[in-house]
Amino acid sequence: MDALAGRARFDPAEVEAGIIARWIQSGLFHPEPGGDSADAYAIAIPPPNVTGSLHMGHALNGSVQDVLVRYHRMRGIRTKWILGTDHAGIATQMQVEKALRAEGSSRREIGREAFVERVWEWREHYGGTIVEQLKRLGASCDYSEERFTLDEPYARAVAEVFVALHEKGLIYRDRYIVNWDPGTRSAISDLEVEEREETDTLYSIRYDLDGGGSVTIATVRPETMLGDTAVAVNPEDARYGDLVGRTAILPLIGRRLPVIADDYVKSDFGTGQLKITPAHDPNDFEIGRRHGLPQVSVIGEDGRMTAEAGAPYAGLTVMEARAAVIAALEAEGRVVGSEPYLHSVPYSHRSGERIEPLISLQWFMRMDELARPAIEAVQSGAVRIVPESQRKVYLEWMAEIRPWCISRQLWWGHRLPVYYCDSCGGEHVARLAPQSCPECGGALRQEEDVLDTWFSSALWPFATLGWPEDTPQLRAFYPTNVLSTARDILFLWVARMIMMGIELTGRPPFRDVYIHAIIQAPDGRRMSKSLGTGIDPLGLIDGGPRPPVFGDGSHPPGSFPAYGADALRWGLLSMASSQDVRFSEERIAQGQALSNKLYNAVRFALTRIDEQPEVDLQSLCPQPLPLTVEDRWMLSRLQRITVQTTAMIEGYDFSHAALGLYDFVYGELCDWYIEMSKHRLAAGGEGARELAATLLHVLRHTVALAHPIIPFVTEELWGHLGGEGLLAGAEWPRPADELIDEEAERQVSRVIEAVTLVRGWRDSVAARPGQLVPARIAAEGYEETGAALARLARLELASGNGAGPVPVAAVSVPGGTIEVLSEDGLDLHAAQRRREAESARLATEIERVQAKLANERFVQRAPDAVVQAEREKLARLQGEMEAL
RNA sequence: GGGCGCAUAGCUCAGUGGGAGAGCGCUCGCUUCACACGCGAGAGGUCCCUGGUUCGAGCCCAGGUGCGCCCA
Repeated sequence: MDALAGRARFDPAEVEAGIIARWIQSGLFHPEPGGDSADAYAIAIPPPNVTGSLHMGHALNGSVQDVLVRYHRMRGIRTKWILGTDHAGIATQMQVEKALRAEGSSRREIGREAFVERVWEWREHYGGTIVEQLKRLGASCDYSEERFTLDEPYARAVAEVFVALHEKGLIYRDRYIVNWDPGTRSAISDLEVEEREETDTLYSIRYDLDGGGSVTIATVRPETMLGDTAVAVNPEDARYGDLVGRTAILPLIGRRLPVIADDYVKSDFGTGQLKITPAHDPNDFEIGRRHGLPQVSVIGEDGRMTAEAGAPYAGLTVMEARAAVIAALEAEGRVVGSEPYLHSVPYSHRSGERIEPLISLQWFMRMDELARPAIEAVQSGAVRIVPESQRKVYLEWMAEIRPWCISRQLWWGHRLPVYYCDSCGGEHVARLAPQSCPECGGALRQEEDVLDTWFSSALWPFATLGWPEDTPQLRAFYPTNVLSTARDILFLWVARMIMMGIELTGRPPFRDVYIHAIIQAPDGRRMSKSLGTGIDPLGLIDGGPRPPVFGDGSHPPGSFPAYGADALRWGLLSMASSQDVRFSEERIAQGQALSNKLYNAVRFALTRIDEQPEVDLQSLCPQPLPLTVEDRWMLSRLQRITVQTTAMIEGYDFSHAALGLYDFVYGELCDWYIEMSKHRLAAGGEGARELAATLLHVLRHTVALAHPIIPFVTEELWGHLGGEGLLAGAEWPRPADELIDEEAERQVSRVIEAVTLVRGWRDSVAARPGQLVPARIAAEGYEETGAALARLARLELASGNGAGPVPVAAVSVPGGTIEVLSEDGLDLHAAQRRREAESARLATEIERVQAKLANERFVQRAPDAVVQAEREKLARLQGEMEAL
């Protein structure tokens, strides 16, 4: 109590660290594995990059998951939030390479072994920040068991999966066209490619035909013509039917190119005659395979032209070669046209460089067989995707899934468990590295490539629990209940987890997939460090730099105030309702206001109760005592908000859960219940004692309901309210049907309306705020609430009925009027304008309702209840008009 | 090229067939014995446009415009 007495504001900075420590120390976040997963609740966190730091997406997703986890823990369910980090192959390797460059070195200079060593050191140094940041957010992860996708047990799971899928024939090696990223010098998967609209020059080039005539092809990549092995037209294209089977001569090179027919060729693009470069265009590659065309690779993995491109071009960069090829063609008079052309160009999501499609020897995973049961799982509802709209996105992508290039020419990651024998040329895939070639005894060398990071991430929900061993953890927590993430990794990660989970464990890895909203910068762009549109969530908790886009108009931009973790959580959750939403600092401020409001409500209750000589706080038993109408109303509303909040959380509607609590705390608990019942505390005695019991009950219940969303302030207040143990481990409030009281709800909502109307009237007659206005209630339905009406509207009620002074004014309220008995200190004249406005409004309303009721078709066809309601409304409005 | 979503107050957003809402901002008032991160009262809207369904449309349907995202 004393701790609260002097402090008018809740100060998150003062209590957050201590509360986190108590939570973690309590062991509440670490459930002992036991029993069956059907009785448990588990969420596997999307593992953040080990060297990353918390961004707004993590903060939102962390808040979402923590609401779910805290709620279920309070329901008494054995609850585990599986924590860990991802080695994030390319991202991490690029960070370390950047550091090496700054030192004037490179990974190639120091060699693979030293480089990998260096990355581990980097991880030791910079890793783990994000886990500490999650603690600051209040995330109730199981910090005692942190996983890492490159840890030894995890690596065993990865090798096991590779070998198993290889044995099934799903993993294979192939020379295939891949997305080559010259920036990382590695192949990347289709999903890591980002298409960007760009304007290039579309050249039209004339190829002569053997035996006379010519074809004209259109291309934005003339340098690739050096690798052409055919010319194609659409088989339906009447113009060119006679060309098929003839031979074109490749300019500059002289190679003879068959003219073929293929459906892929669009007759209305360019001339309808297409050059085919199987080695450098994914579509041409497919056409080449269909027609058995040779593949001529003219661009190498270094992004330069190869020897096969021919002497003048070998060694040139792609752009140099383009200029040289065009110059040579122009010299021959073969460029018959050029025009600007807008098209989409593939870029590497990783390095930002332009993708160079080329043929490379890589490892692939065939996905169609794995996709089938994963599609079925979602179709049957075994896996639910929320919101529903994302379900279709998933199903459509899965239906057209393509092989996944899983090898990466990187050094940081899981090296493929493939061993080559140089003596006999054998290839061995094994869980444990063989000492020598099982066939000839020769020396073995392990595949240099590592696996795509997402390969190991795909195993996350079960590999973190000890799979492939049959561990107690696995039995206790797998399958997990929910996977929460943003939609940008639905394919990259979620779909692959579902496929791998079903394939390897026989069960989908989670029951629900919750796809949360993406929070954009205030200007509508995505939040990103590189765009300058990102903010550090901790800067909102502790106070931190405010980027210009988040400016409050001041120059220079200045900083964010320290809002505290609860404010951040409430704000983010309240924002994230529709698909994309712009960050609004006001919502964070609103969350802070809510925390403070709750804090002060509790502070008020406790300090007032403590002042009562008759009331001993320690022995007081908080319980619902529905004595007065406002008690009954409050307790009834409390049941409703309980049902509502529970349903919102269960339905993943966090925004409405957060906003609903705000409305309850401000609009019902503080503005009305506390205001209506204050005087009973001041009066003391038995009434004060009874009220105290109810008020404390209501506060405890409210604080518990709000805990999953704003855990810090509620945990702090729980202690002051005499709650047993930690609120994080307390029981989730249950609604009590017997406390629902619709009559009390009607009465109190009526008095609320009346108080508001009288206050508005007071304002219009310039009554001083504190002035008691003599009045009489000439309205029905205020038998139990009249005293409250008088107190809150500052009226001095005349005793007796009918007799007494003649009213000087009447304020229309539900059920009648409030008659004002004295004009002392009131400017009744000033109320004239208000009356006129009100009268005009009523007249319009009455007219509309009358017109409606005069409409025969309305009276005939609308439901009786609606018609009846309109009639009652008309009567009410006319009554109000008369009162004026 | 295909698909999905959005358009409501100055700003950020609720509102899925029956009297247009919240927070912030704005105006006016308030040392009302919890809270100025507060309290009270106000001003502010062609619910993007056109057409349709319906007794009745912000809400349902069609078309259009603008913006965003995903896939190819």
